[in-house]
Amino acid sequence: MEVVILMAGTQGLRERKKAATRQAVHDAAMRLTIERGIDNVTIDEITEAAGISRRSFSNYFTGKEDALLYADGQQMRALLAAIHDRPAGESAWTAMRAVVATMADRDEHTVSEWAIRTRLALTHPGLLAVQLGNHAALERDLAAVVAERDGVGPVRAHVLATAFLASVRIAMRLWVQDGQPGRPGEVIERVLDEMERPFDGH
Amino acid sequence: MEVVILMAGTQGLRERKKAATRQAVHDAAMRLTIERGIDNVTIDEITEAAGISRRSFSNYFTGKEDALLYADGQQMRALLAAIHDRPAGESAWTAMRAVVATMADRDEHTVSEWAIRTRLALTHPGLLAVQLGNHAALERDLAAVVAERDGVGPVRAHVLATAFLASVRIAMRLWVQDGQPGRPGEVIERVLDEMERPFDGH
DNA sequence: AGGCATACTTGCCACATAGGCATTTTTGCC
DNA sequence: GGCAAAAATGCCTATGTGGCAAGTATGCCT
Repeated sequence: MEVVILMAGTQGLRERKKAATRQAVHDAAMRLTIERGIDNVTIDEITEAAGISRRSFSNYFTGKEDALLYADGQQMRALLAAIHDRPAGESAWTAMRAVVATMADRDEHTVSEWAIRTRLALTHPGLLAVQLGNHAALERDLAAVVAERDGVGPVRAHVLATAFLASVRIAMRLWVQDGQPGRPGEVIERVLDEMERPFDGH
Repeated sequence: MEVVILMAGTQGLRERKKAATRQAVHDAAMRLTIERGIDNVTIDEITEAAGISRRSFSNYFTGKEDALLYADGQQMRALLAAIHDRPAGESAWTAMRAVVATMADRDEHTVSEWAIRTRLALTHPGLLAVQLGNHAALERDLAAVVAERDGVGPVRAHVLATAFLASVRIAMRLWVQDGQPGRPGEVIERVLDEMERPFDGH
């Protein structure tokens, strides 16, 4: 394999290389998909661009969709960790709101790729399905964090986690549908406000 | 094709036959999946059991998952129609609650197959993904119904539709995870109550 | 440094799936 | 019965999925 920049970290070389390969495959998938559209990209082309064998692709991802949504998972896991690390006094809902507000407007590149993935999911049902499946898995973890923080049961925790994640999804969809006006964090907060209002308007 | 019972309805023979074939394929897929597990069933086997050609399967469904979740879509569309037909005075949230409460405890067979599909989705990520994708599509329609009824904007409508559908999903998951104790409608109502409580416990 | 165990990569392979296209069959209607 | 539209089927190619075994890199120990 080509020499790549490997950030020295807490892990050994093997782990770092795996992470780098994963990222490289994801990047290749994103680039090719942006260039030609998702349906005009084969796994073979992605692996060629990323410099690994066709067979190895299957060791990293189960399909194109997974590869494209890799960054999504990374982002979500970062969100989770940030929520976990909020001051202990805060309620889960406050913690989640606080994190997403600051996080959604991070660096330009992350946000723009996020927008691209959201737009892709909007027109490609298969990609949306995989993304929602991933989010369902993450919901468990978020619910666990919520349960621990608020000291509530699993049902309440899942409801909170679901309401929060669904709000973020709705907000991102709106944001890209309207042509990404302003900061995405703004839209997320607006949707979260909407979610907090009583559902039954009498 | 074998002679099948075709309910006389508002449509012509052609439409009824298509519907019957769809149902037959779905039934075959369910039966075989229950017998052997989803991974040990091929499309070829489903088509053979349903009495159609392999090629025709693709004219009806895009894959095994779609075929299995056909009844899910039917059920959801019935839910939508029932919500639409509620008295005009009711708020959307009240209408949705009213419909789901009566509908979830309908006939034994429908509920039991619903449980089976939910359990399948619980262990088979691919099926869950397709289901969530379908629900996302249905969310648009539900949001439209909500918007019309409550006279609210698209954002509010989507929030309400999402909160409702997510509650139903959470409830069904809980219900099957706990071994289907009592009526599913009970669990749904409990989760909806939970969803109505303020998210931020101060 | 050398050597061993483990984990990762790859090639080969058989099988399942997706869907275009042309042909045949069925249906709706006169 | 006869005709046009719609649906079903067969054929075919491209693509995806994942088991298995052989080769290669890495981590670790001495």
